[in-house]
Amino acid sequence: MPSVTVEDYLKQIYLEQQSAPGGLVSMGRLAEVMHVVPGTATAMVKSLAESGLVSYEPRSGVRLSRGGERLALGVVRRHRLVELFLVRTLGMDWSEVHDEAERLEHAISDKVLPAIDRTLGYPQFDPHGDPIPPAHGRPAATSAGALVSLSDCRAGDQVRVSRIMDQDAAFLQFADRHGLTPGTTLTVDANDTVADALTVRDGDGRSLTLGASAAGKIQVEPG
Amino acid sequence: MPSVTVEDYLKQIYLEQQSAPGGLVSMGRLAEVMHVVPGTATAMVKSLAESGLVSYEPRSGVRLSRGGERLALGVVRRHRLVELFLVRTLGMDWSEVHDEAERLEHAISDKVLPAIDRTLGYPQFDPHGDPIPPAHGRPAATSAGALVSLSDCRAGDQVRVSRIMDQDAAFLQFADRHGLTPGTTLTVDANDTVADALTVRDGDGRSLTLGASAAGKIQVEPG
DNA sequence: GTTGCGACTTTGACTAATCAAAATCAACAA
DNA sequence: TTGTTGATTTTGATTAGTCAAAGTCGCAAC
Repeated sequence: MPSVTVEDYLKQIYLEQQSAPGGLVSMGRLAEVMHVVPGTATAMVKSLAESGLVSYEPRSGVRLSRGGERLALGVVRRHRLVELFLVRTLGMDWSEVHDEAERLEHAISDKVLPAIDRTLGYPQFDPHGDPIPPAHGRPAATSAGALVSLSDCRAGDQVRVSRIMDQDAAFLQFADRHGLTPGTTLTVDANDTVADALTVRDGDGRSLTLGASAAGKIQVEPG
Repeated sequence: MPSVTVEDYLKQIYLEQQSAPGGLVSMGRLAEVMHVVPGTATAMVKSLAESGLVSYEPRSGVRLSRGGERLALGVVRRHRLVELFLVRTLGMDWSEVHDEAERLEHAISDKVLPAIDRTLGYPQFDPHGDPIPPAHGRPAATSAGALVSLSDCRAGDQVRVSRIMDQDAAFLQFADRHGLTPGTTLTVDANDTVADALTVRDGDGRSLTLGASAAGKIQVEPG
């Protein structure tokens, strides 16, 4: 059994790898997301490499091995299923489930997880629109159709919110309050690159203006 | 935040204290239930005493302080609510939830627990008939009416099963298969102290013979 | 080329939790 | 009293995970 710490390192390496050049994660970046000093990350990664869970090239970076990826996907799967379960079955708030899942993902066994999965009807996406890795095998290449960032949309575009790429409670509460949840359809009214602001309108005609960095966290499906 | 280890020690001291002479738990007993060598228990208890969570008299035993009891009750409450939740909401088997709850009890926050409690309708007993401590204050003196051990009943007694004092999966599966679950009404047909065997009959007339030690694990309410 | 800087790695030290084994104590029997 | 015994405590060592701070490396700028 990998320790909670090992599971967390593998998960973070997996998540960083998704958006890393060459799928190689630097020690600095890993240390940052793990909230440890760089020396600690180096030491841990060395021991993960000895266990065959990652391949590590000093002064270059770390990447998951096949086995490491398998474990990481398991953690991510537990995390995302738990998030959805907390929202759907226990009626908890979208904005607070991330932190809860952060602890529960390490305590859910292979007996409990299938029960949760069944209760939820074998879902494919968590409340933020992040794909839930399948129990066996690799996740589907891209979740479903090519997603683009809302900040890349132009005035007149009609889009469907697919994924919120931020786990910060304040941002999620804001998004929830203004209907920026996966599944919502929006029309882009304006995207002023000079002012760095983007205005969208929802089905009820309510409009909302976002800064570029906020809009950048919202992934949409064109259509 | 107390560590998982500290929570486990406090919980076990609490549980042992319930059935200990003078509410004082010996190091040998504590080491046994914690599956550590006695020296480890001594060291841990010393540090718990320094944190004010227990009072410790060397070569005599340990007992929870007010604060230690508060924490222990929290752990027990989480454990028992989780057990019931796994059975009722996730449809898991009575016999397997104890081990699951053993890990989950440390990962359930004060945000998740009330949601579970609400979902279950503020229950008072877990699937084994053990009382669930209230969120605040001490638990009620005795669960509900005086319970006696099934092994102390005499032929002719009519009793209601209230509590199963064993967490072993094999025993619980056996109990479940034969309807020995909290709430079932039984009639004692015979209690042969020489043969060490006790025979009961359920509402459908099916009878079952138990050894004295098995019967001793079943607490019933006379009536 | 050399120099500097920033990222990375190493080293030494610390804490929590554990075990093995030696030392100690309390209590009972002779 | 004096042993003896079994439980308990102490001591010394180990492992996982961490930090602070010193040392090293690679690369871009000059």
